[in-house]
Amino acid sequence: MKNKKNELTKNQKIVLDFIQKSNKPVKAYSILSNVSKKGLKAPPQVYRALEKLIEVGEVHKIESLNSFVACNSKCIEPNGTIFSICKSCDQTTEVSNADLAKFLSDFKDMNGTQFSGFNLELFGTCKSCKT
Amino acid sequence: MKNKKNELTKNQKIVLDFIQKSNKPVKAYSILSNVSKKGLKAPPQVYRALEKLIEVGEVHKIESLNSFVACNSKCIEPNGTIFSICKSCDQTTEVSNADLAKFLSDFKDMNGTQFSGFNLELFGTCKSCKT
DNA sequence: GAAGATAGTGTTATAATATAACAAATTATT
DNA sequence: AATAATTTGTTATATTATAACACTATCTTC
Ligand SMILES: [Zn+2]
Ligand SMILES: [Zn+2]
Ligand SMILES: [Zn+2]
Ligand SMILES: [Zn+2]
Repeated sequence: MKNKKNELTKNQKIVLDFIQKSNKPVKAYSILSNVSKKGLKAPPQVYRALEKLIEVGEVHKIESLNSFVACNSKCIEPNGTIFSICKSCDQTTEVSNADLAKFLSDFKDMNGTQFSGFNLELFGTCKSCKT
Repeated sequence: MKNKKNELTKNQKIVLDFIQKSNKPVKAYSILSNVSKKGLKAPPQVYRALEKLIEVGEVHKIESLNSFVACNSKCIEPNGTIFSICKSCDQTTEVSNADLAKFLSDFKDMNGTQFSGFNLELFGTCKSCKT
């Protein structure tokens, strides 16, 4: 197996690096055009890197924006994500609220069965869009 | 203004009717091919109808599936949606749980500001996929 | 270290999802 | 009837994502 130490590969590092430096969710084709000078020339290279980064938890997909953000390392629940999204500018932050995360993780359906994961997107207006 | 009584137009009714008869989230192009015999021939006709139906609350978009479902009329919170999605077969049901809906509606960010909307997607395995 | 397994890469092409733009038809208001 | 607003039909295109295949690099184990 490659990457015995579970290290990221070159392309994965390039993509992650760009996402981490962005202050907003970034789209796959924006990533592509911004890292093309580093050698990633075609969509599959970006999407493959994204797939792996999401798998290892370094990146999350914001479904309602078709965009990607770096994990802020405050993922409380391993199988759940919570985001606060500005409806006006798309500014997005990962919400780390233990009570909310626990409430969602513990939530059971009407048959009493627990869910294996969740994604919560909270919509509002960010500080700078309010002023 | 057309539709004084806020009635749905012909195309909107056709699209809604098809979504309501489906037992799973349906994709826009699946809607298109299924209602083409009723006169809707191009994507914009479907997407326009969907836009309106979502606006009036008759339809919700399942973001993680790029698919659409009819509202089960149990939307507890007007600005929030909760879905239970089977990871195996995409079977989706709208969750109506007053406690959960209230918890989410009342949730405030660290500045004490309430959000204006939310969408929660809960992932699990449906009954028939378990057996 | 050769042989095979596994994972990542580069590349081209194409699939799937969604919207822009504009002309024509319809309905509501005046 | 004239006007305005809305909906429709249509063509083209933009955006997002994956299939397929040949190739390379690293690891495993023999
Ligand atoms: Zn995270
Ligand atoms: Zn904002
Ligand atoms: Zn609903
Ligand atoms: Zn299922």
